[in-house]
Order: sequence, then C-alpha cells, then structure tokens
Amino acid sequence: MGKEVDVSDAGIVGGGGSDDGRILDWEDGLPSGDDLAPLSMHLVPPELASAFSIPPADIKTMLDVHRASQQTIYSLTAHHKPTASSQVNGSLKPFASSAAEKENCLMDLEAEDPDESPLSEASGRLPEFGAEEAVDSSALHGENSVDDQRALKRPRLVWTPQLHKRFVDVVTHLGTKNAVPKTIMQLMNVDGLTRENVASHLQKYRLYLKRMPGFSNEGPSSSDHIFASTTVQQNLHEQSSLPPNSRRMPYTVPSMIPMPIYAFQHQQSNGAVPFNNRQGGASYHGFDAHDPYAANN
DNA sequence: CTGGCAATAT
DNA sequence: TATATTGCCA
Repeated sequence: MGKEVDVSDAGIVGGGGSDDGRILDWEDGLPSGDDLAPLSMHLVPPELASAFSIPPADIKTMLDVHRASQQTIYSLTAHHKPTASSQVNGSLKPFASSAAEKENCLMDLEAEDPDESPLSEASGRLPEFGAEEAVDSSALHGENSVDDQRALKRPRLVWTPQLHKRFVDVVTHLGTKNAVPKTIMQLMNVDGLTRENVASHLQKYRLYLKRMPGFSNEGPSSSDHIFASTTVQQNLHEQSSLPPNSRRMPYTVPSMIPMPIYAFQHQQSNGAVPFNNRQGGASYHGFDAHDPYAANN
C-alpha cells in the first residue's frame, strides 16, 4: 500500500493494450480462480461454528463484494465526509462507502461504559443488506452502479440504549440552546447517523422533556465531564471538515468527542433492543414517563 | 440552508 | 410502536 505505481505512461486504462505485461506481472503469483474458495463457502464449518456459538455468517453475494471493494478503494483514497467543497462526482461517493462501512462493522456499540446494561444486542444478529436486487444491475446496464449506492435507502435507525445515552449526553451537555440536530449529530460522532435521524429523535425527546420538567438543561455546561468516561484516543478524524469561517464553539473541544460507534440499523425485525423497550406502563411517544435513563446511566 | 413542529407515512 | 418523511413556517 505504501508503494505507488507509476501510472504516468502506462496507466491509461482504456488506451492501448500495451500494459499487459505489467498486469500479468501483477497477477503473477496470485492464486487462480480454481484455488479460491467460492463465495458461498463458509470459512468455518457450521458444526464447528455452532459449537463455539459463532453466529452463522451470511452468504456473500457479488453485491457484497462490490461494496466491500468500494470501501477499500474509498479508504485508500480520500477519507472525506460529504462536504460542500469536496468534489466527489467522479467515482467514489462518501455516502456509499459510509453505508458499506456501517454494514460491515456491525454493532460495536458496546466497548464504552462497562456498567452498561448487558442487553443482548450482540445476539449475533447480522443486519442483512437492504437491497435484495441481488442481480448485479451494473452487469445488465453497465451504468448507474455508483449512483445507486447513494440512492439506496438507509435502513431505519434503532435507537439502542447506547445510542440514546450518547444522544442524551450530548444534548444535556449542549443545553437546550445549542442542542440542534446538526451539532448533536457531529458531537455524537456516530458513523452513519444523519441529521434527520437526530432531528426526529430530538423532536420526540423534547416532547418527553416537556412533560418531565426538571430535566431540562439551559445553557451549555462547560464544566461537566460527561464525555470523560468515554475513552478518547484516535478518531479526531474529519472534525475539520467545517467551513473555515464556522466558529469553533467551546464544546467542540476534540477531547470531548467520544469514540466513534456505528449506528445500528435494521430492516424489519431482529434482536436489536430499543433503548426504551420497556414493557408496559406509562410512556409518551416511546419515552418512558418515569425514569427512562435509569438503565442507561 | 437549518431548525422546529405537527401531521402523516412506513 | 418506533422511526422517517413531509410540509410549512421562522
């Protein structure tokens, strides 16, 4: 990876076939197609997997491979979020790879807060892929394979207790004044989380707060260290994608930005436990009327 | 363009 | 039911 291939003269892809030698050179030593395990083949035999409680991996399709390779390419090139300045019209859409990344790195949400309730989210449930158009449309039409990725509609977000906790932490830290969807989204630092996701959740959350007076938080609390519990190390990535003139608020101190997690999204029904999935009782728009965060804090 | 909010959709 | 989307206005 650290080596660059000189493409200045021979690299023009569609040009002449004069670069065959180089490509053969490249392929030399690689296993042939016959030596490779088919995609449908499990790396771990089912019996062995079940013996060790390893959840069965889902069969990979060409579409999966396509996405994975796109993500690889993406990570090798620009690791940019979609900003106004970034010109991404060429081939790689940040959104597409972000979605792929999200799907591949499932829910690693746990990993902060050891005292978190051991909810059985990690029940080994793999979120399947949304588009069931298993047929490779690019093979049929040869176009819009990239555009489709952005057009893929995201699975609906599940506000797990972990996600919700992060949400509440950020919101209470910001205070009612500064807690706007965009800011919340940025500070939550959850990969794949959209502004709309936050806005929708925030709307409900405010309705909840309205009937629970006393929990509301006015101004930004600069002193509390709600993010101190979450270990911060790497991941100061892409925080500088803000426009140069945008003001850097005191609460955007990098050390407060928690470790990135991945938004867990699902299709229909799976083992994901919503943060408010209590059983009966009084709840208002999903927010428990009594103490919704007892289990989360 | 973003945010807030109610209504409506999935 | 939980979340998404839409429409309208600030």
